[in-house]
Amino acid sequence: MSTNSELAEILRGIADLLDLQGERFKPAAYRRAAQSIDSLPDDVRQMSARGELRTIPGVGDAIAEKIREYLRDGHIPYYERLSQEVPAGVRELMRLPGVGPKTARRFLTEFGIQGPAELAAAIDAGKLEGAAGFKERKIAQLKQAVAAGTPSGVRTPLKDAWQVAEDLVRALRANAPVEQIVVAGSLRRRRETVGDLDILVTSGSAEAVFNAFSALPGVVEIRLRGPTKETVIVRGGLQVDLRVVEPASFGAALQYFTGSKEHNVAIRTRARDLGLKINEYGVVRGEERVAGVTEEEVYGAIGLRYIPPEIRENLGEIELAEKGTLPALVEPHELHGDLHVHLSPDAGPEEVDRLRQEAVELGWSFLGFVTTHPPGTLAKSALDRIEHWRQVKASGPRVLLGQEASFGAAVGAATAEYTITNLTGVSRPPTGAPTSASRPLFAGHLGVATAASAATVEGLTTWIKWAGKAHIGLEVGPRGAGDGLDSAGVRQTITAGIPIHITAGVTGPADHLRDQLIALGLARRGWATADRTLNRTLPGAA
DNA sequence: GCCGTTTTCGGCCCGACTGTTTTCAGTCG
Repeated sequence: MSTNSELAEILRGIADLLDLQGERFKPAAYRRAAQSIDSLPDDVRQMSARGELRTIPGVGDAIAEKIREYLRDGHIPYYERLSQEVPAGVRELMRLPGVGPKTARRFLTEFGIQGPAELAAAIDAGKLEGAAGFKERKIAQLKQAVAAGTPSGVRTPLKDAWQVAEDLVRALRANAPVEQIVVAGSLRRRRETVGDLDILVTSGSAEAVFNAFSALPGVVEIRLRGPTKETVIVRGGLQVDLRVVEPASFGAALQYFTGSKEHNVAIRTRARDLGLKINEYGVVRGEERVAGVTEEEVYGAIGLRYIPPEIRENLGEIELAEKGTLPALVEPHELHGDLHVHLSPDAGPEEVDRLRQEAVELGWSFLGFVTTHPPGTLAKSALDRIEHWRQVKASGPRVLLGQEASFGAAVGAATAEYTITNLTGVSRPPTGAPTSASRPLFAGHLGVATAASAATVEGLTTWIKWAGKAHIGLEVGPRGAGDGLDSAGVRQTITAGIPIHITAGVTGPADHLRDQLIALGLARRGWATADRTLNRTLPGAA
């Protein structure tokens, strides 16, 4: 874990403990600081060294001092003091659905319950019965929550959540009377991981939509259902919120449920300062409704340009939207190909054709298959098929053959048109430029390869410097840090002036070129612009 | 604890849903 995420974790811990003590505003302050630090495109240690801690949104004198304590001593006395006052299990209680700080506190003070196991025992012994606020239904709910175990807080990787969302949207379109339908939330912001799905629809009949939704085969549990909202759990454990809104409110609702929370708080505060009020139904001045149908309208009403969902994190985007100087993020139509397409070793010619056909449908102008070096890992029939398409002067994408060489290895295949460096297993960059005669276009497998170093912000800094010296790009794929840059890494890379390659991450028959859209989302989240993207032109043609 | 083109003090986004209430607290997002 990087210093940034360790520190954010501790600040969140402080927030939980303050919550339990009944503090009103401090918990939110610590959480805001934690969130800022988590999404910081820079290493907090370096920022501290430069005296820039106070420039982090939500970090004031008190929290800055605690950060410095942590960086210097490895611990924060304030956190340790708070921790001693509350048994460790009580924080776990707070994570049970339906249990917040107030209830967890009551468990401790009224019943001496110090953790989930003790809560289960107390329920079985009937100790909660008769206590104010704990009737049959509440106790049953608690019992179920404890039995299900503390939610691990695990978030679903974007690529997996994307698939679930696509399936749900398709099923709803087919089975429910929906008009507009959009997946909002962190998936729309293209976060690397997604906690739950937020689906927004307009419809003539909310009831019919909910009935159809509840009956979908993937739905395993209905958590709650009201007139405008239903929450379910789908197979695999992902929570899905479905909301039905009026068309006149669709833009406002989309804006609101896309978040992030930090972005929305800043937006609403700005609205209030302008004498307006924003909620999920629209923007109103007094009784008069001034916006709500589209997101553009909502942002326009408070004097801002439209802000792309991927960068709504209150990390400077609002100020730029006000000045009209937001960067133009790279768009899908600006990606004309992918240079990092792998075939599995047993892939035959039909697999080459399938991928080429997908590239045709995507309107791409080039498609780069990559062999590992030495190239013996590909079946000859597949190589022959690639060669066939390379020779054909048909319409459709130009098919290329590249090679992927282990870092530092001599590259030899004369037929390869370009080279990618594979960083698997390389823990840190060498000094100096790449040694191979033919310079690689970009470095792939950065995340897997160098999990120990590149996964941390400070580790990535050294890779970015190396890429700059070597004049090569770095890669972002649909799996984020699992295979390449994550969005914070993209932002750091782009800021340093290093180009990126956006790949679909195809390695076998189950993968699709359209997954490049997922990687594109991560790139946009990292403020990537088209002029820093290697997928715009054929290699060598720039 | 943070923050400020109406403030260095006095605010702090806002609504839905649930379960327990006869008017609301707690939780959640």
